[in-house]
Amino acid sequence: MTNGSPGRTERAGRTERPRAGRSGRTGRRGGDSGTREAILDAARKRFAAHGYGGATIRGIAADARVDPALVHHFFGTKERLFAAAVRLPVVPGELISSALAAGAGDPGSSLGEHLVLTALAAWDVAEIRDTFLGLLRSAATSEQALIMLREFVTEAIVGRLSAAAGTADPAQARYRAALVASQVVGLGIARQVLGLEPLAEAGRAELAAAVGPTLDRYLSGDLG
Amino acid sequence: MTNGSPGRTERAGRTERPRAGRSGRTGRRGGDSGTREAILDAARKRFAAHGYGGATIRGIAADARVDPALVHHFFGTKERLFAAAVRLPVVPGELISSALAAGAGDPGSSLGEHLVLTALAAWDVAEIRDTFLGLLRSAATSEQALIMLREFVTEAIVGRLSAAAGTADPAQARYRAALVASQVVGLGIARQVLGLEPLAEAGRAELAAAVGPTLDRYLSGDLG
DNA sequence: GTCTATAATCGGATAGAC
DNA sequence: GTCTATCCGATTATAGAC
Repeated sequence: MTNGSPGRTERAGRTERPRAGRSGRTGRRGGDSGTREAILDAARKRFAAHGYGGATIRGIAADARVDPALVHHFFGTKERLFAAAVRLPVVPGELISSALAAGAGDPGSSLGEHLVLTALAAWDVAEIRDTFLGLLRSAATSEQALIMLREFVTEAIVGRLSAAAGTADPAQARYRAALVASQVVGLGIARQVLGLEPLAEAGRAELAAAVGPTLDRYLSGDLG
Repeated sequence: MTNGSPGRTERAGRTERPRAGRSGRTGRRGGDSGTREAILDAARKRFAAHGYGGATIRGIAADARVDPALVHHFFGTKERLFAAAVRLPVVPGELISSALAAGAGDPGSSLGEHLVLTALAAWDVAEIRDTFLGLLRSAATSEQALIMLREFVTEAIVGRLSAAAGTADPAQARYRAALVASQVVGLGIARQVLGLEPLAEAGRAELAAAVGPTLDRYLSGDLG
């Protein structure tokens, strides 16, 4: 019922795959057919939409127009498929570093605003959003995914941010960075998961102006 | 494996149930044995820990020391059990109203600090925490639970809070209240779900001093 | 009210032909 | 690389005895 594909005749021909970069070097080995990437794409979307437990190999295979057995053929188990699907092509820590650098060199707008804009822009990239959503939804149910998400937030976000905190004490710096993370994650969940209405449709600039100062204060202001 | 109860002999005698209120009026009908409440308790904890999809009727029944068939006998389906389990005994909107009233009458500390302290205190009440966690974890997977959570946040939190926003425009008031909700929810998730370390062990007063001013600014400050 | 079957379904995983 | 067939475990839900 979930897969009411009208026809299901054309399924074998997998020639319509979009060729990636191809920068002079020959793309891949000869025997390849793009199926693996199609499965990964479908998996990312399914994990993002339903979480680890809710996503099924059968459903992912259907989305990728592929036989379920092929998923096992390529990835072995569901766990390994998940691990492969949430491997980000772009390291988010680098985004933060860029935002920190940009914020430092721009006296016109604050560091906090740069961080919010960076986060909002990242949410708009399908692969990043799906990866983070998949991690988030899965962490609700799977202990393994929770650990991955915690490490992700701790290392990539808090780790980088604590360098920008206005404190010499490392413990204080991590505390400040964690406060920033709590507001950024909360904003993302409210907008993207909950769909909290006045927030979900607000513009980037508006949100940056609203919560940027909060992050500035968490990073280097007076905390009471 | 999850349920390595050592013995499982004593299971029938259900006489040790704690009597609730009992305010003059005879508690319940004669045929009662407290099983229903035991099931609800176990269900709340299981839904909080594993979400809707992850929690099983069998597991809930095991926790309640009861036969799985009894769960169906009392609640019919898993969905109806969930609905019954996440029905809060205390309406959280009233907590917010109290915090608003207390904050208004206390010039010593700000309204935002009162709100943070109220939220942190609510997290410490087992039934409230379990209900909210159950809703949260389930919303990650179940569309139905997501709707319930959204209505919960929208009506109980944003609805009440927007009354306290320093704006005449109702749309602006809801926007301000939603910003508050995003920070409060983010803090709760970071602490209770993610277990983000510097935050999870921070004291209530410290957190109130840190994020209280954020809420004050969202409610009635300059947003850019 | 409580429990023992048991039906019906679904999902992950494997073996092996082509 | 791809697909068919199948096994196995887990789960919701029901019927009906006591």
